[in-house]
Amino acid sequence: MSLREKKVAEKKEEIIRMAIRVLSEKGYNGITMEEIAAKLLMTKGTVYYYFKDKQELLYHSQIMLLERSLWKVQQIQQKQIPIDKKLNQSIISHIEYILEERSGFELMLKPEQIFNTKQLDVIFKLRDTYAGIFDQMIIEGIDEGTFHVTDVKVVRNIILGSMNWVTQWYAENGKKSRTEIAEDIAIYLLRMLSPNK
Amino acid sequence: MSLREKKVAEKKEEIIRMAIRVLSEKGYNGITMEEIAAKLLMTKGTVYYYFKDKQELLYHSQIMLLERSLWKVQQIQQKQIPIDKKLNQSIISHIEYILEERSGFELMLKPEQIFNTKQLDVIFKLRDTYAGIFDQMIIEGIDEGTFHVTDVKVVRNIILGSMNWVTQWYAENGKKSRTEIAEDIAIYLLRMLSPNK
DNA sequence: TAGAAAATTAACTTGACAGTTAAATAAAGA
DNA sequence: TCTTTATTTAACTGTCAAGTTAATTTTCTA
Repeated sequence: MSLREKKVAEKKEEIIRMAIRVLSEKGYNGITMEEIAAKLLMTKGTVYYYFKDKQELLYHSQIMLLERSLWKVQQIQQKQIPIDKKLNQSIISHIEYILEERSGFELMLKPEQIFNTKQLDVIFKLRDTYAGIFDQMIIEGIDEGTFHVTDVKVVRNIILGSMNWVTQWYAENGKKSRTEIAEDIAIYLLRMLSPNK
Repeated sequence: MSLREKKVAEKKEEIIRMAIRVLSEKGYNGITMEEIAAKLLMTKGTVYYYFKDKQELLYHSQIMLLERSLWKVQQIQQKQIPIDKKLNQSIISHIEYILEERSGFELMLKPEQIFNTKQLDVIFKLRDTYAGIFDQMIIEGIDEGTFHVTDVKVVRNIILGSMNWVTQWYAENGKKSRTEIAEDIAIYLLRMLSPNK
């Protein structure tokens, strides 16, 4: 990659990061290309120089969010620790991340209403991979007798749902820190998997 | 209420119902006053004759959705059946309802970005009442020794989150019916509350 | 350092949709 | 039936933000 290409890539990333930030503040119905540009001290035109249209920019934002969370959970999966610890850490990591990015994840809710088929393909593939890691952990736990569960998919979706819902009720200035809440949730979710604990 | 007032109330309700329907199809970023009107074979002007603005119409849609679900769960609460059965039925009822209305519930996600303070007051009060009923059930279960849980709020939010997430993954043409999925989820959620079952 | 290529800008067009209004139509009562 | 009031409509206006473009500035390189 040439120096020029690197510079372009950097600029693109800078814009994507800002898009994510604005998204997390204003949500999908608040974000405008003009605002993203203004916050980067550039004009809309520049943003359009790097991204074909708004859809494409949001698409890349979405991908970055997904890839980051995927990376985190993959790191945990590779550790040499008991399976319930792995799942516990994954849950905590996910909740902390989602509270960080807040409504950046809004796009996850109705991607069909925003992205085109090709983009959706990639997004769903990433999602599946992410879900798959949770499935693997659950299955591993079942196989070694730690978890007692029959319907992996249902259980995994209960876990994902309760984690993603946290943005709806967690009060940033409440008694408990993000991590504390995350730990509490993890306890109950793991309990669902190991009923005799 | 005079005949005339009744007619107005009826028309308003008709519009609200259609708004909910369009909402459930297109979501918040798809719904237009024009489309709602067109589907009712009227013009936008008529809709504006009954509702001050879009915000107010969506507000009433939201209220109707919330009140309906509240009513359902209150019916269940009044039954003379064991507490775990009550919670089980509430979970199933909620999931079935949410799969029916789909993205009508999108407005629940970021109401701050849509409604004004006064409207939010009412919405949050309804939400709290709804959550409160689940809390009551959980507490009742704890008191009589059926459930073993310390943090009611966290557990209740895990339940709400996993239920509300169902729209994200349930395939309408999949193997299991809505009710079957709802029942499966209820089993695991109840398990979380009664670890020795 | 001159000239070409890349990056940025300001000023524009366009389209969509919320909301308004004055006029037309329908309904109801006297 | 006539008149008044309620309802509906078509044709507007206004605004906001997406996306475009031609001209300008910056950066690179021969």
